Amino acid sequence: MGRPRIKDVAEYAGVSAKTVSNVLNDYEHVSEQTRAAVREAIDVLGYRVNIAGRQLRRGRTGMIALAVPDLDIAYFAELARHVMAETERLGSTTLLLETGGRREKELAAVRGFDAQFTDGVILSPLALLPRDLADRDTRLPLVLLGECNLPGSADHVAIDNVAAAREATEHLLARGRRRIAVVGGDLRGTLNTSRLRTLGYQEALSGAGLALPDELVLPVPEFRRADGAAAARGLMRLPDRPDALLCLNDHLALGAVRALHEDGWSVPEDVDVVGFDDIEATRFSIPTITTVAPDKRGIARRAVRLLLDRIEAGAPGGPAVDETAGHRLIVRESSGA
Amino acid sequence: MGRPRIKDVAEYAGVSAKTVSNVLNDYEHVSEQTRAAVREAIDVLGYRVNIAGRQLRRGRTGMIALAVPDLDIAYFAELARHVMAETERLGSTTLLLETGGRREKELAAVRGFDAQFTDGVILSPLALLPRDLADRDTRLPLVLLGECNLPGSADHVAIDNVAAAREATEHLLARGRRRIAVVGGDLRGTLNTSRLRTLGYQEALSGAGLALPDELVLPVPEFRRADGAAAARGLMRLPDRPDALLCLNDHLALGAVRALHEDGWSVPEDVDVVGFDDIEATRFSIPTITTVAPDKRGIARRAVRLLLDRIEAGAPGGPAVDETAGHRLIVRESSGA
DNA sequence: CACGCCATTTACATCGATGTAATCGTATGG
DNA sequence: CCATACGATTACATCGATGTAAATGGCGTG
Repeated sequence: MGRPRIKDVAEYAGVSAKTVSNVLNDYEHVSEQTRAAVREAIDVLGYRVNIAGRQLRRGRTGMIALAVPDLDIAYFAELARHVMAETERLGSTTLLLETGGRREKELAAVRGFDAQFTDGVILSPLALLPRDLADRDTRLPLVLLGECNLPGSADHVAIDNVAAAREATEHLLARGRRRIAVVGGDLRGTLNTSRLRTLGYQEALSGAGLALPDELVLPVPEFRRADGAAAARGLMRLPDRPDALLCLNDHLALGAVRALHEDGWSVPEDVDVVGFDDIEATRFSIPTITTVAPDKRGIARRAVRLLLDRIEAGAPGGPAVDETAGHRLIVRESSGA
Repeated sequence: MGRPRIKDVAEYAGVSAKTVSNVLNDYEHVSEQTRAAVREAIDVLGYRVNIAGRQLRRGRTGMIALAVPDLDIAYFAELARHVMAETERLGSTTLLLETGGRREKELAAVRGFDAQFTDGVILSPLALLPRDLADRDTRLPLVLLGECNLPGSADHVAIDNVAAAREATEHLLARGRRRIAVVGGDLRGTLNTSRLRTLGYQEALSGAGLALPDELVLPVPEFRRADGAAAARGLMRLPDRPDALLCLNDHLALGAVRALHEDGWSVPEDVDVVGFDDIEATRFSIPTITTVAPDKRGIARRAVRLLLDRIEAGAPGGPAVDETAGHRLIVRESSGA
């Protein structure tokens, strides 16, 4: 025989299906006696609600989706764990998905994955364009992480990327570095994370009265170790080589450090290296890596709260909200004593 | 107005709801003409099937769950990506969940997470006990990864852990190492991964006519970098210190390497270090880490296939299957020239 | 021309849970 | 003693998609 249905429980307990439903949903007007009988029946039969039936009737799944570019990037894995912890605490379930940073996948996320599996979506976009958000269906609540987006198009949580990059750059300047390269930087693009951090870097240089060396701002295809390694190699071969690498995530920094090591440069004697994200690996690498630590838990908390509030509210709701989470620079061996 | 339903599409296309359903499900006896009209209507209205309705009717969700201990452990993140790629290729969706290695969570996974969100579960258990599987509901297909389990209780995919550890140990022996420690080893427990790998290690030592130095087999609380670091420190302070560390995953190895570095030991001159899993970090660390590379894609493929086959078959099906995926030792700087 | 075959299409019931509104029974107040 | 209120419970319709079985209609064959 299949799983017991609500009707089976009702029969066993000698009540109606609706009464069982009432017990399940903690409806207040149920006598202690029937409540006990129903509970007993549920136990005996091993009954569990069928989510499909409930969702069909209620129109909600109790699940939210979290879509990140790549779980191999430790930052996203760590962030995901915080989001999952938070949603679980609030009684929801998280459906975790990878987009690979591809626009088509991110669009699918914005649209609810071709199916209403989820009540809402938290997306960490890479390739999404502003116009992709313009015509989205606002009935599906959406919270964006990290990337800057069109104001008013969707709720958004991020750290102050400009300030963070400025602080990191100022730290390098304070150590006497003058040729600071940006690995993963972006001079022109839209106001995405790379661009914002590059802006912070530029602010710091301007503040110190230094010229902006465009040739030291180097985009990368992905934000993985191999890309950091390749970038570092290229930069160190410049006629006027850099004396510091501001890497826009920790994987780039770790790859850069490795490449520098292979080519005989020593960190931090010859070159300083700084990363972003404070992933666990930066605390155990040789050398340990100076990095900007975003308040991951804070980001997760805010994102989940924003999303669940929107879902709770039901209707398309008010204007989009922008929230800023904290960050701090953690100085380690790669730019320390 | 809410989302369009199948009925709206039917109306717009001038056909019955069932015909729309037939088009959606590629039923063969639909004329090209109506098919086109329905497709048009779907496009115009922006219709998407409601999963809840479909699932309620079909009894399947098209989702499987993958439950791993910890996404921070890169091995699991990499494995998860392979599983997700594979299920997507086969038209399913993966619900990714963390258990934290806690038994209660793993039990919840075995039981389908208190809700039939999923058609089946792939679980990488740590704390699960044999008896937890004995009385499980075999209507929910389950595939176990990695850990050894009671024969006949559930399908199972793993590498040959004994052989893998033997080969890694033999590699160290061939390099002249004689005091080989096992970080994360287990001398007595059930036949879990730690125990199996320790067995392989013991086989290699016996094969070389060496005694089994129990004091060199060191369990760890978790398999993270910090645990590897602590273990390495402890081992190097033994009166008769080890000359090689066989770490049962790469994170332990990376942590050990860092601790050795801090304490002034050099790898591989003073001590060899070997890990398991071949996570990306081992290819970029300083030094790079020798490791046993499991065929992650193979594991993912087999697990997904086994699971989908069971789901397809419907009934509780035949006896449990055990499959073995490949592995190979990749020698890098931490135990190389 | 009648018949049967087959491709195509449809009406209807159904999956399981829950919202709505109605019913039943008892306590309370006038 | 009746009217009213209210707590507890229930019958029924409904959410959206699809399986079943039957209807429809065109076509070839005897």
